[in-house]
Amino acid sequence: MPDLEQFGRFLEPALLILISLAEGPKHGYAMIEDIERLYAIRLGPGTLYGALARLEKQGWITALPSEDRRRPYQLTERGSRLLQDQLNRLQDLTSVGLRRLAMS
Amino acid sequence: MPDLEQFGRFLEPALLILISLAEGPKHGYAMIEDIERLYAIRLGPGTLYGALARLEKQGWITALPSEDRRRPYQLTERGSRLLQDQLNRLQDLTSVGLRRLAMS
DNA sequence: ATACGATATAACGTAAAACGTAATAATTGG
DNA sequence: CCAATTATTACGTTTTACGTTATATCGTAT
Repeated sequence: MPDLEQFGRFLEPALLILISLAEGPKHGYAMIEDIERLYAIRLGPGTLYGALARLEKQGWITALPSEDRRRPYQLTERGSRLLQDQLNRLQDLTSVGLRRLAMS
Repeated sequence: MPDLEQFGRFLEPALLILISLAEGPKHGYAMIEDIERLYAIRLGPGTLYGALARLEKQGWITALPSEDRRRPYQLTERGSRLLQDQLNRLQDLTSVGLRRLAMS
């Protein structure tokens, strides 16, 4: 892989966060690690917490009462429906893309 | 679908462009229409041509000699390898996401 | 012939988001 | 009790997305 890696940014951090939360409630740092395991990308704190604030404002996620210094979040009903919808579209899209590549 | 639509931006325009070009060489306007058919998102000219310029600069796509007023582009070898790689990763990711959603 | 809609790109400006870095603080392990 | 890890906040900068407007060409109907 010569230079295929320098372009990790083909996905919005927001989607990675929603997928991480689909597993269950998590706090920010846990998401960073989960996403790194999942997708081999480590989001910086600025990226992560900024995106979390925007997702909460939109109503896709909600903050849970924090036990200690951690701020856990979980998907809302709407966030979970949105994610389902987006993932279905993404699967269709990637299928088309791979089919097209295979032809050439 | 109450408000699931207002958030079309879960994918980078750059990926949509690469997928469009995977079908074969295309000029900008043709990509706009192809992407709209594919993903129900109509990229504005600012978004599209800006992304095209960046993709060319990176070496993922290259401009073909323009016949008339149109500027056709095609995937480079590197661009096509990058796309393949990204699409594979994306399929894995969406599978994980859908599996997680199904459990809750 | 020309008026009009569709095709096609360029050239802005603005706003949002990504991203890096640094600061802060609590917790854990040696 | 010191260092590393965990966890979040607060910034500043840069990039990108996105909308708008301008411009030009082509096809086609009147």
